[in-house]
Amino acid sequence: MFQLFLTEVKLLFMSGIIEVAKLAGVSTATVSRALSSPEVLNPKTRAKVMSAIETLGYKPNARAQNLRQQRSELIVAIMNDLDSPFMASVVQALESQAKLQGYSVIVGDSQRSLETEISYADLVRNKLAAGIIQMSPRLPFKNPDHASFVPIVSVLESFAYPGVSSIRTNNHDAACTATNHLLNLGHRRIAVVTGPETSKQSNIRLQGYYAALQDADIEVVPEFIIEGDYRLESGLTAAKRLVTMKPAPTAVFCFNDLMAFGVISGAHRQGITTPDNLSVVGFDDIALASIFVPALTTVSQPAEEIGRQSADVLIRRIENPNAKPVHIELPFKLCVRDSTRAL
Amino acid sequence: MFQLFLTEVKLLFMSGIIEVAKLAGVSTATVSRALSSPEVLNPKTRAKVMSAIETLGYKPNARAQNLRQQRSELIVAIMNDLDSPFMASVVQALESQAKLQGYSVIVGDSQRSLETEISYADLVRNKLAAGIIQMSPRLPFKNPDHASFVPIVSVLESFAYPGVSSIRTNNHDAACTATNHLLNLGHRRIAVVTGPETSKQSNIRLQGYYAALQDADIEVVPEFIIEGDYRLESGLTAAKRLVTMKPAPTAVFCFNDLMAFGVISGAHRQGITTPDNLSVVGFDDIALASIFVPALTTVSQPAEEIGRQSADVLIRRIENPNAKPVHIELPFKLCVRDSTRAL
DNA sequence: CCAACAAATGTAAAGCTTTACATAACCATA
DNA sequence: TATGGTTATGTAAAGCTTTACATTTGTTGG
Repeated sequence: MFQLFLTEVKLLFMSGIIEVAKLAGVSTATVSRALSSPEVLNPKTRAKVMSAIETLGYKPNARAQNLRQQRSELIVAIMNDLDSPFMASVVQALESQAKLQGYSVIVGDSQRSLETEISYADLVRNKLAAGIIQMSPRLPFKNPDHASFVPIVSVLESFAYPGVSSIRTNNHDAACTATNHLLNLGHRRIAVVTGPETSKQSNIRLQGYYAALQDADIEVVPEFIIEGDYRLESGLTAAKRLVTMKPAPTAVFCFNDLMAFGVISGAHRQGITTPDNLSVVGFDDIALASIFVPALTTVSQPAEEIGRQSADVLIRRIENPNAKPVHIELPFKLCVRDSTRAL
Repeated sequence: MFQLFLTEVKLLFMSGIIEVAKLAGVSTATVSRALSSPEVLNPKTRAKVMSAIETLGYKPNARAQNLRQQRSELIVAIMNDLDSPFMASVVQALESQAKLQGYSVIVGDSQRSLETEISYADLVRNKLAAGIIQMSPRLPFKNPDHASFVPIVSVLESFAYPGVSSIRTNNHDAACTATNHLLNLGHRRIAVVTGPETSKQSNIRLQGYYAALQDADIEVVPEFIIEGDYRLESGLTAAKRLVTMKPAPTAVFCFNDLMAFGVISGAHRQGITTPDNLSVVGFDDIALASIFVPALTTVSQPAEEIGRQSADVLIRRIENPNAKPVHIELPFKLCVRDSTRAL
């Protein structure tokens, strides 16, 4: 009895289209049609087939389907660091939107290694995946010309390359706005903690910062430009350097919230409190930004929207290979909270 | 010239084993062997083949390989909420370890929907993926008996089911330790903010809490047991209720750090500060825990280790189908910081 | 130089579907 | 009832590899 039961369940994982066809007394083609285009079948046959499928628990072998149909419902999301709240939010939204359209998402956390990014991109060269969401700041190819032959959309970091769609906020203006906020509060010595110098996104934000200072006729102090890497720790390190500067900056604009937390915390340990002695602005507006003490003033980016649109754009391109590349710019918003204060 | 160039690059994405064989003047079998078991080939032929592969940029079609070899290098990670720092860390480690062994990870963020979990589990039923990392608190099957036929390991939430491996910390003891910490500080009115009642993990922690209270001869106040859902907001909500209780608890043990942040922040808004008026203990020890103000006392779980081991155990099971299920318990550690204080 | 054996390569089937095309069944009309 | 036209189903190829087995080539020793 137990044996019987085991066999029964096992069946569910073993039977192919041939067994179904046999059980229903039809050809495999008919079984296939019952699932892919039921409307062409005589209702009676369809019922027979469906019932056979049901009793055998048949699930079409996706690998065989993919091979035959020359398609894949897998997309690869390449990123530097999944363990960053903002990235996780984007990926979550991306995944959820992809799923709506029948696609699954492979996570490609490259830890900043180009090698690894290339190996993930190879998943589409070897036809396992159908396209790439690129969220790290470069093309995942040895030869960039390959990009034109692979559905790929660049998210957040938007490098321009023919055939590559992109989705981002206006980083220049966002940085400008953040800097202006500090200027309007009367700050004159404003430091920044950037992303890695390889990050285009970071460079553009830096340009925005420069532009704002220039408009206000304030000279850039090279010492105030601190290179971070978008991780918490680099905020802490930056804080150590900041507090020793003379004259010290009265405000810091960090290119993401995590580093902003690091700066606040690091400065705090040296007795410099925010916002009393140091105003801090972040970037991203992750969930914790409004909870942190002090609540973080930050540039809000629509993570969910970015994720959703990325999925949509990529899938459109996959399913319609000669779709023109698009470049989408999503709105940002400055959220003023408690980490900034007038001088 | 440009046309020539285009064709050249395009080749890289078009050529199959047959073209390679033709160019090298050998059979497709030999090409296949050049990649899979080079040692059997005559060095000369191998060189010829490799050079042909090189010039054509040939990459074997993974779908055809998978189909023929009846294997897959994809694993599905099913979770409730990727957008939680602890989960993201686990997934990151998992992904990195899987990659070392040639596997890629599909993210299955179910948003707590069983439907969705089942549809992700179907990826292995339809042979696209080879196994499942289950991090949400139930089996992703309509019929739980199916679990025995699918490589699956339960991570964090460890439900017992024949054939299902599990990896977790000792949630009972960890909760006990956390509660004892508060008891030792002199607290007697200790509330908890749990996970969803469906979470086995949460229930076990609750047992640990009960045990600690019982050992200290303290009666459980049902009102003090607040159900959360592991999200920040539920910490905020819990705080609202906590502050209105009379007598109010002097300490709260939250079943994850995110909710702990929520409680601290929510209480703060009502004028109750931590640790002066309320001691708070978290769970997980996410990166932000030590940065938060006040730095959070919390139970540290080895996220990376959990992720790594999950990948290892699952892959071992995939590659050796009659491997016995294992149950791994990883160590936790109470990190005492600034959010708890003696009464 | 041949036999016997080992080493290297080739041939073709198999893995599981889908789908173009061919065939069969059905229905309506003349 | 025969004819023509639909509609429903079946047949077999194709999608791209891998691999068991067959065959060829090469080597060694007598």
